[in-house]
Amino acid sequence: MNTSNGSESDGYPRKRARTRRALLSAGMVVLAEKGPEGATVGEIAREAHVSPGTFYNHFVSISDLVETVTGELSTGVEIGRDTLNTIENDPAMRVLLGSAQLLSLADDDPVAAAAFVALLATVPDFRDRVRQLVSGALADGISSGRFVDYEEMALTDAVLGSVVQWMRTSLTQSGGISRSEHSAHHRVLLGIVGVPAVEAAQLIERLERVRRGA
Amino acid sequence: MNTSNGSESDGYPRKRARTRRALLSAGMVVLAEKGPEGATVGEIAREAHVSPGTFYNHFVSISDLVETVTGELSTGVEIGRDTLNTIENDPAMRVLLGSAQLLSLADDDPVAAAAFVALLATVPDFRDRVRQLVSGALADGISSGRFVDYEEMALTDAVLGSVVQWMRTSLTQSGGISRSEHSAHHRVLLGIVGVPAVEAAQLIERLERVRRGA
Amino acid sequence: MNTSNGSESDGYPRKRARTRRALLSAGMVVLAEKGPEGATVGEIAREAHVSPGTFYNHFVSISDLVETVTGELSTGVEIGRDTLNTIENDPAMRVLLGSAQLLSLADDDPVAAAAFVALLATVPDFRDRVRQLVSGALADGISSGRFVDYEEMALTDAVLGSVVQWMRTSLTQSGGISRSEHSAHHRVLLGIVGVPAVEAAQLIERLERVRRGA
Amino acid sequence: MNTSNGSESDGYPRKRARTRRALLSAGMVVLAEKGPEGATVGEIAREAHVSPGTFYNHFVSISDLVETVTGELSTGVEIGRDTLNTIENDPAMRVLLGSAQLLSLADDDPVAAAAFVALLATVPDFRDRVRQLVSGALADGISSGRFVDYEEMALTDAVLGSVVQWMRTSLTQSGGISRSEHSAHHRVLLGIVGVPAVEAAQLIERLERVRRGA
DNA sequence: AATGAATGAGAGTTCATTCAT
DNA sequence: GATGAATGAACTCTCATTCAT
Repeated sequence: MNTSNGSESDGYPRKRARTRRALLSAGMVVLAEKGPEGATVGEIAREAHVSPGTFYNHFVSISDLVETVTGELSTGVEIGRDTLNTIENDPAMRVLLGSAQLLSLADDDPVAAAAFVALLATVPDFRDRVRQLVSGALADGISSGRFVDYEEMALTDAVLGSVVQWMRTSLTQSGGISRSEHSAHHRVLLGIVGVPAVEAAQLIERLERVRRGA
Repeated sequence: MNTSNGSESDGYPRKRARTRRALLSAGMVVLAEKGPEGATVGEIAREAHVSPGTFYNHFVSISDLVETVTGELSTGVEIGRDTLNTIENDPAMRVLLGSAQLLSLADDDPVAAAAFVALLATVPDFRDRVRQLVSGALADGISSGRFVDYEEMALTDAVLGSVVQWMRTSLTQSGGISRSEHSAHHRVLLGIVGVPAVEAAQLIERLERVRRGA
Repeated sequence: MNTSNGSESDGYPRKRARTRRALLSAGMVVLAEKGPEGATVGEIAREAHVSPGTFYNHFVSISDLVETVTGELSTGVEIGRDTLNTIENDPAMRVLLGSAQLLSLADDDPVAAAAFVALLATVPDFRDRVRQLVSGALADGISSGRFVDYEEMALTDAVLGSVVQWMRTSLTQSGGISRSEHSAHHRVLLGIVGVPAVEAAQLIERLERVRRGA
Repeated sequence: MNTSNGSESDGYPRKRARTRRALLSAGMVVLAEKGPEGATVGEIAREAHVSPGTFYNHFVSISDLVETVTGELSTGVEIGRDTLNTIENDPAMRVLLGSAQLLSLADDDPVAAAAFVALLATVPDFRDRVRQLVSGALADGISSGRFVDYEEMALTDAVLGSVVQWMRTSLTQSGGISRSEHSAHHRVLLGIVGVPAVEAAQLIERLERVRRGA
């Protein structure tokens, strides 16, 4: 709250940071609807209420912006994963919570979620990074025998593909998607990794309780 | 003007058709690597060994070309579905064969397959159409009790997402993917719809036999 | 006069060539007044009565245009040198005629001449090339004893610098410069290489006669 | 605010002056390599270790900076001329010493020398001013009969062109140019104005002695 | 039907310049 | 006085599109 830290040759770092944030979220909006190829500096600048030249005070090119955005999205997901790993031991529950996290994103910040799916389909580096993450999350479920003994690669694609495709559908649905509809997706998802239906129902119920708690 | 009487020397129509085909397959190549936003008329024309102006003798714009390409891809898939429906009654086997068909495309015509996944992620109309198709294919598996009783929408996304994501991985793998690796995917896929593992193995074995026969 | 040469897939090479010429001479105009750093594609295009995009159908960049222009100017000067070498043996007369040639350029095509001096001062490669040419022209005058025995390098700079500086002055003089004023320069120039005044006067007189003849 | 009484701690004026000097010499550096058209405020500021905004606390535009720089260069040369005029009577020796001065600049402060030649070729006002100066220096050599009786204008261009072209060559030569090579130039230069070779040698020898003395 | 030269709108990018701090 | 973030005009360059041949 203290807006003066005693450094006098401070410049205006705060203003600069604000502009940068504005550009990043404008970038998300535009990337969400146009994808990285269709995005233009002019449109991003307009969306950020900033002049085109200003864009270049913060990013060297659209690719730079895209890298920053994918970096933030990756980091966000990785942080989610880390949190999950500390609070939850059951690999199945981890998968469930991970999926739930992404779906919450779709519900709460549709723009970010739309950017997420658009970039995932379009930026190979980003896809690889996210895929890696999913793969890691599944690995010990497989090795511990908690999941069916599928090939890790095939299972990774099934889980990732299912969640992302569901996000897409969910984002397309005008007015979003209800909690119970997400449950349908979650039942399928737990089925993919091999959790029996009744247990899946229990886990999903646990998820709902956690939610109501939080 | 055309005074010819038959099929052999009937003036331009054949040349025109040939040029059109050249543009369409050049379009696929370019769409496969650049996506619809990154594709340019110039590059498509160059790839087709044709001048830019010629492009406009056949398509009114790139979107027109894209529509045509997605139309052809859709039609291709729909024909596959129809064939399947006439020769195969088991919904599970239909799903398996449908997936196998798409993976064959990835193996045999990587360019078309890459265009397919790129457009699927990018052209909403195309995605909807393909999703519709998958949905229909799953519907009677669900209603007949052959599959687990999931929500159709959730199951559709899981199946579609899994297959497409696997295609992507498969296309990325330099040198392609071996038959047995595809089997890993197929095991997972049949698991999704609820076919027990041993039965899944039998269906996959049947698929292999069909293949060797064909 | 025959505008059809029987080749049917000819395109419009003539129109293209005309446009290219227009761009080159527009380029000279602009380079003459703004120099290579100050020249803009837009202005060159406007001067050529052509749209900006057309510029890029013929040159990849302004540097490309500059290289072409300096190339043409170099070639022009080299052709002049070659002609001189075949028709004139006396090194002193060659120097005189060479200088006279450049000054004629200033009189007859001030734009080209202005571009010449502007580029000479600005484009190192071009300067080197022209300097090389002057150097060669002086070499045998020195070795044959026709000129004073100066260092070739020092003499080259004196001759080149004198002529170019005189061109500049001459171009600046609104309304150009009279023949007799050029003679003043020529007397100095011949003095530089060591031709005695009376002989210089004779050579200059010979130059005038040649001129009246031609 | 400024309560100080003297020269030691009188607030900003000195800092301001220092910044101005920094900008001027940064300007020379940039003008030397890019010329007035290629120079940018940003680069000059960076070279001066100052922010772009600061530039405008001292100059209203780049042209303003250029004018100041050419002004300083002119003044420098004029001061040299004045000094020369007080210590040396012989017009020939004056020309020799003037040329020597410029060549020392090329040897000792190549940046300033490079800026000098770049601006001379590019800024008409500056060229006129310097030309004027040379012209004046030659005038009484001509009228007194010390030099050959050439037209003043033609002689001016020859002398100016020779010296400047030699400076250019000298600056281009990596590692600079030796004293004896400068002598070659000086022999030519004295030849231009009509000093006989033996006398030229003596003058040049005198120049060397002065130098060793200084 | 095919060509490819020309077009001009629009995108990316730079940079002189202003101004709040 | 110095700063540097923001600005927007101007520039380079691309590319969809047209049209004479």
